[in-house]
Amino acid sequence: MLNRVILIGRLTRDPELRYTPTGVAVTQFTLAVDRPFTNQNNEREADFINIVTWRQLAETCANYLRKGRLTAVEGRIQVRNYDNNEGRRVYVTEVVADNVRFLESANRDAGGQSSGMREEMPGNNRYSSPRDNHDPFSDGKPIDISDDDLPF
Amino acid sequence: MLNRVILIGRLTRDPELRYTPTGVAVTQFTLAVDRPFTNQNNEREADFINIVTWRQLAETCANYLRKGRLTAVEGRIQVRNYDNNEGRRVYVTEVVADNVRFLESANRDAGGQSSGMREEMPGNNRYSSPRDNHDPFSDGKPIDISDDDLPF
Amino acid sequence: MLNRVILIGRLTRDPELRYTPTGVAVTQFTLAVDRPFTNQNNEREADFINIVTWRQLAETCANYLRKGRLTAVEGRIQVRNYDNNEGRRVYVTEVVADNVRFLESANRDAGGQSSGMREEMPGNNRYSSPRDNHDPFSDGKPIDISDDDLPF
Amino acid sequence: MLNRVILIGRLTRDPELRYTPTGVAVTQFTLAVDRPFTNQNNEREADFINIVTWRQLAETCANYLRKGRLTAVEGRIQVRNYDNNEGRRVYVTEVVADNVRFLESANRDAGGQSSGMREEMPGNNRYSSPRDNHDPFSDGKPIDISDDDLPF
DNA sequence: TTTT
DNA sequence: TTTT
Repeated sequence: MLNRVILIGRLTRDPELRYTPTGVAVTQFTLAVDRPFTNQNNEREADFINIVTWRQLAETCANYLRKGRLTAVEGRIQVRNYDNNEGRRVYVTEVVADNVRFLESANRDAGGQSSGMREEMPGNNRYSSPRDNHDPFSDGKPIDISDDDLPF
Repeated sequence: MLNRVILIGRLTRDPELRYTPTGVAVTQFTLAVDRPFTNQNNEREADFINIVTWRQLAETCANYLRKGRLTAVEGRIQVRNYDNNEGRRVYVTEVVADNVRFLESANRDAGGQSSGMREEMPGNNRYSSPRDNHDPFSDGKPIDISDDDLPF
Repeated sequence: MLNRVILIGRLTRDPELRYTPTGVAVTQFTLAVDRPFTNQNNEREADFINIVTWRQLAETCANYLRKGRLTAVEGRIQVRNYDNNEGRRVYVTEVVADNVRFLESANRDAGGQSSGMREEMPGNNRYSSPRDNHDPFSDGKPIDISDDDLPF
Repeated sequence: MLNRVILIGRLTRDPELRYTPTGVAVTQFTLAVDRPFTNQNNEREADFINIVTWRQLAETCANYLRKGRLTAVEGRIQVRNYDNNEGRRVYVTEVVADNVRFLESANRDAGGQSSGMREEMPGNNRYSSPRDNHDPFSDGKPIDISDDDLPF
């Protein structure tokens, strides 16, 4: 009924942009988020949280986010499951982001202010599909995200 | 650096209370949270999100929550990993709750107001360990949560 | 850059539905939200937080919410200011809601599940203006919310 | 019953540290938070949101925050009221922060990681009062925050 | 498999 | 001006 997540952390690697068979942009990345307290050995640990973004927001994230950048993410927790190649059901938890704020701009000083992007909601028609000018399989790898996973 | 989750959903089953070897209470349950939009077949789906609570809050949740109850949970996302019995690394994502609100009381009308509980932060000493009067293995199953998982 | 509020509380009175001069629906209500701790006299206090909703969500809130109902609100903090009739600048803080969940349904048992509503974002065109069949001043009072306050 | 706010914005001025009569530290500052959409004249506006922090967190904020710094704040909305010198009841809305993240460190590159601070909860006793070595009225102005406003 |  |  209500499902809201807000995270601030750093990208563990560059974001990966893919396209579903029908040409919808999907970008995935992982955020390292420091835990608030140290563990028994007095070490600081982090949670590595997978983020998914769709459509326009996916393109913007792919364009502007890079490994190591401090980033704020707003979205909802989603639990997908699929059967892997050994016939075992695998559960994947990720955050579907609808708002991403770039807290560090390219030149490494803190910009943020103008670089944020918000996912549009259903019913809008401002999205122009990149269907024609992209090959979803151009990288030679099948993608594990399908149109069934489209959040709206 | 910042990791905040707020959920409202219903328990998929009764909560399970266990104790770590040193006697710390842990309660786990799953919240079914309806997705905001329907899927391609126009069906409403839900995410099943695992919740963990510790200490006093764990005991209160075990006492007052039941399968089907509408419940609000506030906490942080945590990603644990362990190697399973086939030597494969398994990742578990769950929400460590520090605030739980009971939106429906026992008699099925909406109470909520007085039943909420907030996790205490480190540094307090109001926690009296139930070490002596509980058998952590009384149900015959080893628990998969250890003292290493203690959040603070 | 990021502004997110989540509240659970009870309506202090029935919601008030108005229309701006151009016929946009606005509903206002106040949520009583208990403070997490008691005050020095060991009394429990509440914050009385003003909520504003617009368009379709405003109509739904006016239809389904009533005084005393337990309600979840998601939105952003907004600070408006205007000069009152004594030429003094007055600051009004309110929460502009884009998601409202009805945690208690009409018949006083907890429903919630199906009654929630989410504000549409800009660019959609599903909103049909009630301009023609409503008199914004039918209640004889001028409204203190104008089209300038439209959030998107 | 639940009251959670998360903001990212920039300080409009340096934070102000005061002490209550009993010597409890209070720091106040204002966060400018850009609205997600532009207004009718296509201008970007901001909300100016007042933040209050207490005790250890107040001291840390006073030490490390400065005008213009990008800052994340987590807390709850509080509505205070008092009668002003004309016998009029004035309502003040502010965010009582329990977690503040410094997204820009002093030397203007993005640090954040080590500078955050979390408010301790009641029951702890790690707070050492600065009662003796500070004059709460040293700036010649009475403070409008009293011990009655202590959140826990 | 992980970021500063 | 406030809710259970």
